[in-house]
Amino acid sequence: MTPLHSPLQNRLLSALPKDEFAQLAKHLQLVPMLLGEMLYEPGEQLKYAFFPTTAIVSLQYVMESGASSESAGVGNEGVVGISLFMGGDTTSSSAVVQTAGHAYRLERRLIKKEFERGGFMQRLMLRYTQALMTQMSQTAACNRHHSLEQRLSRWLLLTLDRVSTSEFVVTHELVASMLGVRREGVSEAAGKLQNAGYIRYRRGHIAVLERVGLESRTCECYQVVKKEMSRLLDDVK
Amino acid sequence: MTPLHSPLQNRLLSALPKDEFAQLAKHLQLVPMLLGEMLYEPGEQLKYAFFPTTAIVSLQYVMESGASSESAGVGNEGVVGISLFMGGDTTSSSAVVQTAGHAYRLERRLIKKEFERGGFMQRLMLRYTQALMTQMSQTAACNRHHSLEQRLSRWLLLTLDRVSTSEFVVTHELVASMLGVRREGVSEAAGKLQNAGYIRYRRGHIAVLERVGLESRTCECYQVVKKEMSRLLDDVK
DNA sequence: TTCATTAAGTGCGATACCGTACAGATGCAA
DNA sequence: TTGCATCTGTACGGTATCGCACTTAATGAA
Repeated sequence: MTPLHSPLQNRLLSALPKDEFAQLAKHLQLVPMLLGEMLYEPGEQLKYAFFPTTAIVSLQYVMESGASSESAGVGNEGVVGISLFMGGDTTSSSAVVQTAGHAYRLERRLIKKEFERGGFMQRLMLRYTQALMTQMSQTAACNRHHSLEQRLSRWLLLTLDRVSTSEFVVTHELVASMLGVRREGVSEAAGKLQNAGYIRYRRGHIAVLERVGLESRTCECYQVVKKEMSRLLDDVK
Repeated sequence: MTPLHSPLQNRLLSALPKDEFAQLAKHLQLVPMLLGEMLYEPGEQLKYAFFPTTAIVSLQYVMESGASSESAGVGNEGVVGISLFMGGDTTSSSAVVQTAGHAYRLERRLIKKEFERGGFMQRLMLRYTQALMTQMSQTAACNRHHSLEQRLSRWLLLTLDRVSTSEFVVTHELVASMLGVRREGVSEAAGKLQNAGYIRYRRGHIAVLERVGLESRTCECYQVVKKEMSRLLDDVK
C-alpha cells in the first residue's frame, strides 16, 4: 500500500540517490498549497524551497500597472526557490499557486548546505535551472509570435502534464493573468477549443477531453519545452 | 599605459580574486566577434565559453517559421555559454553577435573544471545566471505588455550600457529580429525617437543623443533588469 | 562612374487583441 | 429558497502591429 503523500512524487526528489534522499527526507515538511496563495513577493527573502507534488506554482512578474504575465510554471518536475542556491536569495518575480495541492518544503539553510556539498543534488538543481531558463526564453518568444489560442493550448498542455487528472480548478480570469491577456480573450479562445470538442469547461473548472486536439492547435513551443525538460532531467548522472 | 585589450574589461573576470583570475588568465584567448556571427546553434555542443569585452551577443530563439526573438543580451557584464557549467551542454536557443567587438574565450573543459572547484568563480557564475533569468523573465512580460516604442527604448538603453560609445552599428532589420517585430515597425518607432531628438540614425548606425529621453519613453523593465544586474553582480562575496 | 546591393521610407487593408460596458448564469452561504 | 458574489457571454469601437508592395536613398564593388 502506497502512502497518500510522498516526497517521491516530486521528480527531482525521486531522482536523488538513496543516501542523498534519505539525508534530505528527514527535513522535508509536507505543506498544503491553496489556490492563489503567494509563496513569495518580489524582493522578499525566501525561507523555504518548495518541491511540489500535486500543486502547480506559477512564476510571474507583476507590472507596476498591475498587469501580470507568467514566465514559467513549476510542478512536480521542479522546485520553487532556486534563488536560494543561485546566490541571489530573492528575485524580482512572484510565485503564485496556480493549482492547489501539496508540496514538500525545505528550509533555506538546509537546501543551501546540501547544494554546496556539490554532489548529485547540485548537478540536478543546476540542470533543472537550465530547464527553467528554456521555459522562460520560450515564453518570451511565444508571447511575441503566437496567437492567444496557441498559447492557451500550450498552457493547458503543460498544466495537464503536471496533474494526474484531466480536469483542473481554474477560472478564465486566472488563466488570463498567467497569459498576460484579458479575461474575455481567454473566454473566447477557450470557447473555440470547446466547440472543437477538445476541452469542456464550467464555472471555475476546465477539463481536457482530447489532448491531441490541443496539440494540433498549439505552437512548437510546447514540444520545445517538454523535450528540453526531459533531455535535462531524465537520467542525470 | 593600459593595453588595448584586457580580460579585465569583462566585469565577471575582473570580479575574480587575483589568484583565481591568474589561474584562468593563462587560458583565455582573445577573439574578434563579427557582426551577425552565430556562436552556437540550437542543440550544438559548445566548445568555448565567451566573455565579451567590447562585443555584445544576443541570445535568441528562432522559430520554425524563421521569425526570431531575443530573450536576453550578453555584454561585458556576462558570459555566453552558461549551459557548459549548468550541465546541459547545449540549449534550444542560439547566440548571435549583435555588436561586433572582442571577447575572451575559455575552453569548455577549463570552465567546467574551474566551476566545479566550487569557489568564488562558481558563486559568481551562478549569480550571473540568475541575473540572466531576470532578463529572460522580464523580456517575456515586456513582450506582452509594452509597446514597440517602449521596447525599442529599453533595447537601446541596455545596448548603450554595454558599449563605450554612444553610437553603434546596427540595422533596423537586425533590431527587428531581436525585438521580434517587422523591420517597418522598428523604422517607425525609431523615427519617433529621432523626431524627439533622442536618437539619430543613418544607414546601419544608431546614435543615442539623449539618454534621459529614452528613459522617459521606456517601460519599467529597463530599470528592473539593470537594478537586478547590479544587485547580483556588484560586490559578490 | 556606374552598377548592384542593401537599408530605410511610405502606404494600405487586414486582424488580433484591447478597454469598456453590460447581461446572463452559476453556485455558495445564509 | 433566496440572495449575492463571482464567473462567463457578448458586443463594439479603438489601436498597435502585421503582411505586402513599392519607392527612394546610401554604400561599396567593379
